[in-house]
Amino acid sequence: MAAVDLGTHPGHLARRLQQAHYLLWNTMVSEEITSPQFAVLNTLVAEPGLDQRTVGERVGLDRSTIAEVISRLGRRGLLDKVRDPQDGRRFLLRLTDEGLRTHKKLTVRTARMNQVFLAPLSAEEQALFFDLIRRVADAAEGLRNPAEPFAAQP
Amino acid sequence: MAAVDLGTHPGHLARRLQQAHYLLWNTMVSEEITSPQFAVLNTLVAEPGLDQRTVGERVGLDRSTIAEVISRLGRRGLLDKVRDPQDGRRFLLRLTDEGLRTHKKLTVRTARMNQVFLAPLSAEEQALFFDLIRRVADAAEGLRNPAEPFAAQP
DNA sequence: CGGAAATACTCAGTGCCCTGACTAATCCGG
DNA sequence: CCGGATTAGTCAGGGCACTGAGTATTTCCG
Repeated sequence: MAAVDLGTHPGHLARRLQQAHYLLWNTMVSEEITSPQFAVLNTLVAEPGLDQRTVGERVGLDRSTIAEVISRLGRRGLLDKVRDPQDGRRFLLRLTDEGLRTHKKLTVRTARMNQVFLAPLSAEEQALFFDLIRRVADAAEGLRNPAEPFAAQP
Repeated sequence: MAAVDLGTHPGHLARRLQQAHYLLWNTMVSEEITSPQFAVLNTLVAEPGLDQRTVGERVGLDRSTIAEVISRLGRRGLLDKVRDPQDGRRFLLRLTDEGLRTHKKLTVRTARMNQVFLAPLSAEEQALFFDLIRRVADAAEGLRNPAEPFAAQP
């Protein structure tokens, strides 16, 4: 009987939180466009013409996953993908009119959903919630990316 | 330019948190056994002989996902699956010796990993972290499961 | 200039996660 | 006791997420 209480495991809670969000998104925002897809649209609204890798960096997805997400958005006609004439390795990404319209529509619904999702917390608690999660996530991401200290001495 | 700050979107943060955890788990705990798989092992240590659906309920996975996870654990020889003689619909699950050993080994490593993961937070902040996430996740899960109030009046 | 190293992307493979449609077994009311 | 509702599990299908290996292009250095 060496069982552990999963309620004290941050990873387990993180997964449950994400799943709960997934469900709510599905009912309150969209069954077509997922949350990661929205994140990509949003990034391209802010910075049109980014390449695939950079978009992945912005939203926190690796090269393979971002490729799949972008390919799905392309199939739906929400963005265009063209070779960078300056650098033949890159694809430059830009939203279509339909992509812009979709982003605008979902922005409204997403805001509503976030309110419902965070409703159990007071305003101060919500701020704390963001702060704590962000700090843990940032630190863990930093563990993988050596973050190039001071200046590498060769 | 109606782009939104994803840092204020709980769903986005939840996803990043979970991914950060996934990475850390992979390096500090196991490349073979995943966090959801460990959750299943842990549940069966506490309550041997549960059926598939109940295990899924305990760890927060739907019928399809839990079936896959259990099938993988079975292939690795960590658990046994037998028909309930009392109810031919159910499969009863029980860890093998190898499963018990694996759970024990991973329990130690998981505790270490959780310390590293939560290191950026003070003890009080960690308690808050758990409390806030749990409340949001519970509330969101409650939105889907009507939770049968008082007593259904027929 | 020319070849090694770095960079952007693709592809195959594994695992998690959900829905909706299906099968098999049990339960329950008439 | 029997037929309809409920319940446990499977299967097909779509999407997210990572690693490791491979291709094409550019960059950097001798």
